Amino acid sequence: MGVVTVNKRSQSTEEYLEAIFKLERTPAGATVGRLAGELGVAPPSVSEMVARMGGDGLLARGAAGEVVLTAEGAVEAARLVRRHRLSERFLVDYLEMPWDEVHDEACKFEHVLSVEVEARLAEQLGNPRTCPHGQAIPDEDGTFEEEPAIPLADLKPGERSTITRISDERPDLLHYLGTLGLLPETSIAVEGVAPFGGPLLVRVAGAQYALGREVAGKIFVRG
Amino acid sequence: MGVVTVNKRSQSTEEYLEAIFKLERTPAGATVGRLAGELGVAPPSVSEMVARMGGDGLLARGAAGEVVLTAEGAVEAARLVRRHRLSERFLVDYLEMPWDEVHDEACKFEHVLSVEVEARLAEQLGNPRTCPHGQAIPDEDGTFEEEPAIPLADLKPGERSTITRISDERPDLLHYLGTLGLLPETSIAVEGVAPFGGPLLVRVAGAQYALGREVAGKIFVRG
DNA sequence: GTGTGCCGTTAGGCTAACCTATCAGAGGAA
DNA sequence: TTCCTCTGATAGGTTAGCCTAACGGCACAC
Repeated sequence: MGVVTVNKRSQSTEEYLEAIFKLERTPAGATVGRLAGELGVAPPSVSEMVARMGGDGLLARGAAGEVVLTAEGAVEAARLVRRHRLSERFLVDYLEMPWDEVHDEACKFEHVLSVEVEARLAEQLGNPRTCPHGQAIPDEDGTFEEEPAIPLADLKPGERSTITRISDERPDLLHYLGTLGLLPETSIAVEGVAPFGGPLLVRVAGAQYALGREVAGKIFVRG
Repeated sequence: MGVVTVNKRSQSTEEYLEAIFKLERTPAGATVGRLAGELGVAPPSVSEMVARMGGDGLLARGAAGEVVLTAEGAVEAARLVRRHRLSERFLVDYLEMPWDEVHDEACKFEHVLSVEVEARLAEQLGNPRTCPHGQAIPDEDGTFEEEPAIPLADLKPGERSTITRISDERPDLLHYLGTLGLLPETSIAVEGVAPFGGPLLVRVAGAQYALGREVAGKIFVRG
């Protein structure tokens, strides 16, 4: 038998899960401080919440104090990411919203999609593999396979590749990239790299642009 | 100038607004007790919440203690109903969900639709006038015009009319009506009425059914 | 070794929204 | 008139999630 765990998480819990999932796959990892920054709350709030979620079996603390998701937590987080990215696809493909506005909307949608709605939405959208920004959409069972890619900034002058994803959701940045046509599946060539952290000169669809290093670090291309 | 009131209501507040909106247009009106029943909370919780919402200018208390929405509260409530019913249309028309399952889902959706998403959704759906159960969808400005209708139970034997709406959202009832083909815009004739509160004999698409009085009171037809 | 900072935790409070138990007033029945 | 019932309000308590202020340990500089 066992205890019936209905396991409907609170909205806050779901937001923590997602933030940890995201920070876990950065070189820096997920710490209390970084989570506080990511979620826009004070560090003690994170301490407290992390303790609660640890008790619920969603996460554990690593040797150095980092926050790591348990298998259960990781699956739930991946499903949330799936719902988030499916929502983004829906907002862009069906409602025809601009790609730079959909992240914030999807943040709300992801918490209200039932299993059935999620499944029907995926089917109706043609089971998309990525969100409009090129990020991979996890499977229904929570498996998550990101296409290997390197930052545009790592390309050498003269090299050419194809954009796979933009790993930043800030509307202003996305809007800017959109006006330049720097979308996933776009072919891009690096024509020059200015020294001392200067901009990259890139060519896209015949036009040349100068991109700052920070921006170029957010654009990922096939490696 | 005036104070900028961003006025993003809490989910609870929104649920109270909707419940009051609904109960206000029943003969019994909206009272603390009925609200408690409708919302599934204890009466003191309603007392408390109603006091808070009164302070926010969303509602007032009538002479007999009834709860009445202010103009502001009524507009916000109507917009929520609009979002709820648009969501139901979306779930049925686009996701092809059965009409008896969409109410509960829409209860979650209505709280996360931004003004822009609401507008695009309405347009994409062809600006529907009613939800899948035949209830009118309020305008963007909160005006709400329900088509005049009478309960099926008020028809006399031999009379024929067309179903306009089902004023009940219980999945089991809706499922039952769906299997009989008792959907909005369906032509229906009353062939007999059993005495002493007995069932109505109705004919729909060639078939005859016996409907209890309670069910027949939830089905509204053009009068 | 001894300061100096950085991080995370502890301590103590706050608010929204809920609960149960109890109280008060208004209206109808006897 | 008295009483009983029904309805809503009050009092007091809980929980989740957030806050600020203050504390403690570790690492690194000197």
